[in-house]
Amino acid sequence: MAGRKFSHRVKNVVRQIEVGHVLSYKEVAKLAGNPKAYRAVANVMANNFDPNIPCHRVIRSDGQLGDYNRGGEDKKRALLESEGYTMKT
DNA sequence: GCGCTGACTGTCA
DNA sequence: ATGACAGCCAGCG
Repeated sequence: MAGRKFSHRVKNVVRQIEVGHVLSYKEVAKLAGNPKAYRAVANVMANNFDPNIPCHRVIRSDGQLGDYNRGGEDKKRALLESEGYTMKT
């Protein structure tokens, strides 16, 4: 499947995100090679979560955190703020 | 191989 | 500004 490399690419991109820095799903998708595949990106995180990937650094384009398979938005926000990122609310 | 679902995004009302 | 609808891609049954 073509998504095989895509999912790998997404993971690679997210893994490169530095502390205190966040990327929107669309940004990740774009860096992954498919700016329109933001859906697939979310799917990759949702179904294929990896402990090596800081999925919590991936947020929505609206500035919202979205969901998180590790404890929900609350946990996600806690992690981001702990790393130095504060959302606009 | 076809169809549905999903941690989304963008536009219309 | 908020709510709802439609569109997009990849993965799994």
